[in-house]
Amino acid sequence: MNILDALRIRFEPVLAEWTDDPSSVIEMLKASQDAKFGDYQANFAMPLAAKLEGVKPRDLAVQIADKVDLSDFCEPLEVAGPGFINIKLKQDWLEGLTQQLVADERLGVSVTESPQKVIVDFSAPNVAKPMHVGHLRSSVIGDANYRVLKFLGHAVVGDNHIGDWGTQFGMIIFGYKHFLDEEAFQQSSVTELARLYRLVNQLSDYHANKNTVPTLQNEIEQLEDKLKTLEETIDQSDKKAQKQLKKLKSDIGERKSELTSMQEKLVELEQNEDLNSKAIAFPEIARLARDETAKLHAGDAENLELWKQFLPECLDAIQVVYDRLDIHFDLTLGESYYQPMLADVVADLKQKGLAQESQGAICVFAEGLKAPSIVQKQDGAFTYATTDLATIKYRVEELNADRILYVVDSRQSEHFQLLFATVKQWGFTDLELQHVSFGTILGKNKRPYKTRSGDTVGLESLLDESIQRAYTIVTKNDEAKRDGPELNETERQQIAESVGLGGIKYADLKHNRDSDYVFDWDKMLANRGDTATYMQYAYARVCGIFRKGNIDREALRTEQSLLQLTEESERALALQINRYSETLESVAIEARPNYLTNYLFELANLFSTFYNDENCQVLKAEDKEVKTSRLLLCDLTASVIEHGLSLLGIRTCERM
RNA sequence: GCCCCCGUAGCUCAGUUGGAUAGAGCAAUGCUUUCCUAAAGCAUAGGUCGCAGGUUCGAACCCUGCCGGGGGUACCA
Repeated sequence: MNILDALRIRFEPVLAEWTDDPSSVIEMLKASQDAKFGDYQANFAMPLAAKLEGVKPRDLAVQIADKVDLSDFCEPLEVAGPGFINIKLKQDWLEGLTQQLVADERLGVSVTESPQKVIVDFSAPNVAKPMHVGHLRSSVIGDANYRVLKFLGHAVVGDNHIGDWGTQFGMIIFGYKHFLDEEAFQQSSVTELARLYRLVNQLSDYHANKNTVPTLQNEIEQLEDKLKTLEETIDQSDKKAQKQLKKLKSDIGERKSELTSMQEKLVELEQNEDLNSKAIAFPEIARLARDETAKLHAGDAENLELWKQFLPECLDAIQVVYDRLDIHFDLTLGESYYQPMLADVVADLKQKGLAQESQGAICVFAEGLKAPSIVQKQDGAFTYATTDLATIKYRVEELNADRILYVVDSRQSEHFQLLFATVKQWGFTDLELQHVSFGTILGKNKRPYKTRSGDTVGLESLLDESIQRAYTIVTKNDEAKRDGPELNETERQQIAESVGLGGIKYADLKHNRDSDYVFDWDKMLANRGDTATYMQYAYARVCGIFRKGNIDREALRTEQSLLQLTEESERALALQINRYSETLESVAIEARPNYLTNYLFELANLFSTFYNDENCQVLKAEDKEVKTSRLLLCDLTASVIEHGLSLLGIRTCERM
């Protein structure tokens, strides 16, 4: 049961007396920010009174409180301050409600009454390139949203819109034709393909950089000249000029460091005899690789054959990572899948008068937006906007989608703005489109997270390191136990994996997804604080109680014994348990898993307080009924933690 | 140039869309283990919510301007 909904249902008809649209203010009924104001509070009296002539907010609050009948499950309402209505649940009612949860597999979360077909588009790596840390957020946030929506009863399709038709295949094909190591390919085709990709990429970069260096040097010289003149003529009181000066200096600095790193890379490659000879042999490598891509797209038999051969291998490689992360998709329809539909999309847009030629490209100019969506380039090739449009058409017409979530980097927000506007004009007006955007993972220097040498961090090595670090911590803690270590090697490994992977996922999910966050191993796996470990530990402690007390959880649930909440810490814990449903609904609406991490952290906190409360001993409770009641509370806590974490894709362990 | 996002405690971050005395976690200081896992609990200290105006009963949140940081800016995805 959702207590918040139950309260809102009672208030809404009463509010109709003062407003035409009660639903617009009903959300001002929410959980109290401070327990001393009760369990829930209603704040709508103030804004309602403001709209009515000569009505004092406090008087209105009193009138509302008199009119609404909650006597069956709440204490008499209290009006406080300028017109807050404070609500406290009746003790016996809360006890009964909590009692009901014991036998409820869904932990009080009802299945939605208005199920939607929701497509969650997430992860979407470019295959044939190794997955890196940049793929983490989309995968983890997408997966959590997927699981929550599904649990709430929506028909959810997880779709991995992989990049399987891009320029990287041209590179691989070129590499395969010129640099293949047969023996290595026999042993592990994926590894060899990845090597070929890196090699061709490196060689292309080399020539690109070599060409850029003189231009860059030139640019720096020009900027320095400009700086010189500006410094000579500058008016110290002119703020704008000062700002310009500062900008100029930072521009020069940026370019200089860019130049240095470029030059270092050039030297590095030239010193490698093998690479250097390859670079000399193929000065036009970038163009040649592009040509291979173009041939593939044009339907060249040989390249298409190679692509068909390589793709499954690449998919296997990324599947390994998904298996480790315990992330699964219902569909993996990549860009290539939509290729045959693109021409029709453009034709249809033209026919409906939405697309028009501009500067040689076919564009859709959406109302109110300056930049166009380019659906066909000058050279006739289609763009990702075209693919996205085809994908939406497919999802609506073939999958009957009501709502699509795009779990994609916030840097693409403009693209989605254009895309969504175009889609509306195209006629898909009932479709709910949402860009579930997220920020960047930063290093301690506040720049995007990189290795010490400046390369992107591979996703697999990240997972390895996390598990390794977790293992060290698990071992250390186990050995420090008062009665000596109690875990064997296998258990330690398993726990390290749950803690290590859970730590990475939790750290990612707990932040407001819109903001960037700083990646920090020590905070992520810390034995203290708002981490997955903290909740896993709370769970393990409950399991410890059942183990020590030799209690069969299943049997306990069927006993039908009475649940009572006498101590304050018991009541607070029970109330939090009952709020699981409210939490999940807010996650689903805004696609924000951090509401759930917040909730779980508070739950684990309240449990720890209860656990350490001298008056709340469980196994040693003097009274048998009290003991059983507390055991039920423990059981519920463990169930909610375990379930909540599972919705985040995080596992629990019975011992830690 | 234009557009978007951000600025909250020493550090890392919440703050459910305008509500009551702005919250956590680290780090700091103090206490708690004959007692169900101390990977814990309790307590203390720490703030001009970037700055200045405005809107109103009420602003970290809305509006305007400024300062500082990041990102994006028609043919890469």
